[in-house]
Amino acid sequence: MSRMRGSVTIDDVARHVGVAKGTVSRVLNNYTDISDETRKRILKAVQDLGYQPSATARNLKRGRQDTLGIVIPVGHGNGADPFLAEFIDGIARALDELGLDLLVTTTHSREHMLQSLQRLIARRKVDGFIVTRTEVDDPRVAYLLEQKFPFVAHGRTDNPASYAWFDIDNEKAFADGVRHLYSLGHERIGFVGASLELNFAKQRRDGYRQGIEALGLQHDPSLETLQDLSEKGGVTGAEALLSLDEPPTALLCATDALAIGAVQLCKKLGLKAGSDVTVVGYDGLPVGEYLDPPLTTFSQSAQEAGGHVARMLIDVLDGKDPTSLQALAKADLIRRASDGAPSMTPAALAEVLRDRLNHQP
Amino acid sequence: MSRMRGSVTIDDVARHVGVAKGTVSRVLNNYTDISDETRKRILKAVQDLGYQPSATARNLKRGRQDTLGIVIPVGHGNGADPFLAEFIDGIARALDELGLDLLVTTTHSREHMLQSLQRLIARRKVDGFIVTRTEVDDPRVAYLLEQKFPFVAHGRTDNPASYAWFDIDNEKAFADGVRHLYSLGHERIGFVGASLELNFAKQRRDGYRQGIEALGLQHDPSLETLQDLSEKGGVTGAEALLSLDEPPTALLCATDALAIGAVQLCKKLGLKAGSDVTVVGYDGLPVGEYLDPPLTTFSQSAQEAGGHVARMLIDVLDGKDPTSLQALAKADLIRRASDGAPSMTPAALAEVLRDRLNHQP
DNA sequence: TTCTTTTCCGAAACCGATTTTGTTGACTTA
DNA sequence: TAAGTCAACAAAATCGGTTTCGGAAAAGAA
Repeated sequence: MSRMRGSVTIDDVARHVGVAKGTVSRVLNNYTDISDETRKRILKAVQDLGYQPSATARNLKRGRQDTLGIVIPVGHGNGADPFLAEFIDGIARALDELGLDLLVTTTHSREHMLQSLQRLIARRKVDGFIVTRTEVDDPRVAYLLEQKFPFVAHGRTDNPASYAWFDIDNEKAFADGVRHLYSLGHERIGFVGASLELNFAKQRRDGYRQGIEALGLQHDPSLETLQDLSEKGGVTGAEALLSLDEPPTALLCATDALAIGAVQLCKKLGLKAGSDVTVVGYDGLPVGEYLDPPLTTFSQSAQEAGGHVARMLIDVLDGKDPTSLQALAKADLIRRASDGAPSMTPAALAEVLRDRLNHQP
Repeated sequence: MSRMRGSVTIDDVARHVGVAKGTVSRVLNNYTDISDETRKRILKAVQDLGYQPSATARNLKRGRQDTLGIVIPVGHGNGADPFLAEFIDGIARALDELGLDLLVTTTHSREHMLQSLQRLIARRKVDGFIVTRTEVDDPRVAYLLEQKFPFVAHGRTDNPASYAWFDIDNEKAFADGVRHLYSLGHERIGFVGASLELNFAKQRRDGYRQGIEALGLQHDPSLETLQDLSEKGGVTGAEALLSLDEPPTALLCATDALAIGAVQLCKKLGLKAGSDVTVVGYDGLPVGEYLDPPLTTFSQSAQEAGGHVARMLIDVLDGKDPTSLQALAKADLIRRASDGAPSMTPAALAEVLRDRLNHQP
């Protein structure tokens, strides 16, 4: 592989000025025991030679990398999560201001994810970690905690007391969602969720249930379905719920991707989303605005979340107590056009669907 | 900030076994001049102590970082490009197999982008660079070339002879696109593009023109419009073209985001995309499948592209001649439902639009 | 048996910074 | 004027590896 650039080292600068390299280093690190005259000469030489200290050498001595790591999970072939793209942008922006960098790894399985994490830590390529998509019982969190390696989680786990995290109040969002749909006139409200291993999926499901209970509605387990986190999953989930004897008139979906699939199925069945069936997503994807109908969704700024998490991690690295760094943000409902008062009762909807479902593959 | 983990060093291993640390290093790097017996003892100690070499220390001596860099441009507030998310995934996967890592930086302006690049190079945090979204006259490419720093460009510049690149044959795709639309019966075909500073935008515009000329159609400059690379830009662009006296019946858009906006505008005007007006995008975004109508688009696998680019860069680092590493891939047209034979002539379309456009903001 | 080779590994140099320790001359202070 | 302080910097140690150099012991050749 390529050799090192023939770049100028601190020794070159020292020789050029005629001082010891330690002196150059002290000037560059703002020590006070250097005469103004020498300082000026060194600074000039640094300018002239275009010297920039090697991060590697500095890191070796300081035992710090000025680099944070993130391992992002990617679904099976269904591409990267658009949420994560913005999230990373938010992190990168925050780090840029501080001169830190971000090391990104992707992974496709749980074991591999843990391996990547371990490798990066063992080889000391990063100072801290950002954990995304926490699971209810997350092996990464367990590992980092055990190793006492600095990290911040985006999303909590089962037992979030002992580390730093930033999370959205998913329960509240979905409880609010249920209330909102109820106030629109919906009484049978379905939930299209995802694997309960993912903590946000569990939280959203729980929030859905809380909302149902708070309204004094009966909780019907058949109104809940868990699917893959993809548009396809949304299609399948919506299909399952709509083919119930007494189908829901509103579908609360755990993510926008699921909601998009749900809307898609409605369309296929000749149902108008927003009146015949209400569909609400979660993520606030920009593209939702251009769907037909524009998707009503919960939004959390992924970019802000990224920035927030990055700053928290830096606080952790600065020695702050991680347990004092725990923040719960709220998601806002963006009403577009896929929600509305139900145009028919569940019974009527079932009637309409009776034929159509059979004609569909 | 946090100190280094109290991790085990090569000295610990050497002391534990009772050999010199150079010996341990040689074992770990598969030198042959070590007796089997010693090798075994050392390997066992490495296991027992859980030793992993520090990447930093190794890098310092070797002058190599085992890290590649990428600077990704993010639009002004309109979030990260979904294409880039998959692209990065492709890169990360390829690198993972080789034990390399990816350093990601985002940036929002041209100057800042160049700065980030310079900083990463000067501080020697990366061995090579991946340049995305090349501009016709790209300052990054110029800088890297001047510094003789290894890199691969995803997309070419004006003068691509002297470096490694991977690009899509945008000209051909758009020329083919024009031919396709013509064969459907369209004779007035509009082009919604973006700033010609972006090379892919220029290539697509050129391809569009080539297609027009090849068919012997008259080239009408008013059928071209350049907009921001966003859905909003698509709306504006489509509006501009459709309000012409003799509007196009088909819109070839430089990206899916533009196409989504164009479809959006058609809908607002009561026009059916796919018959009244044909809209074709480019990017193959998965979400296009779930739009109404599903978007016809050109697709290049972003993930494959990422993998390809990463492997090319590794070849460059291995000393291969960059000029021998230049590859042109082709984009495939994915026909969904936003294209079709025109339902009316441009004149009739203009008639229909006369009123509607006035009623719109 | 003596002289070369090998084989195997210790010792030390080195990568490019930071940080600690030491040294020198000028300046105070008694 | 001798001793103590201080400012300003040189010299050397250090971080944790890799690599070069060289030497002792074992093996082979004469």
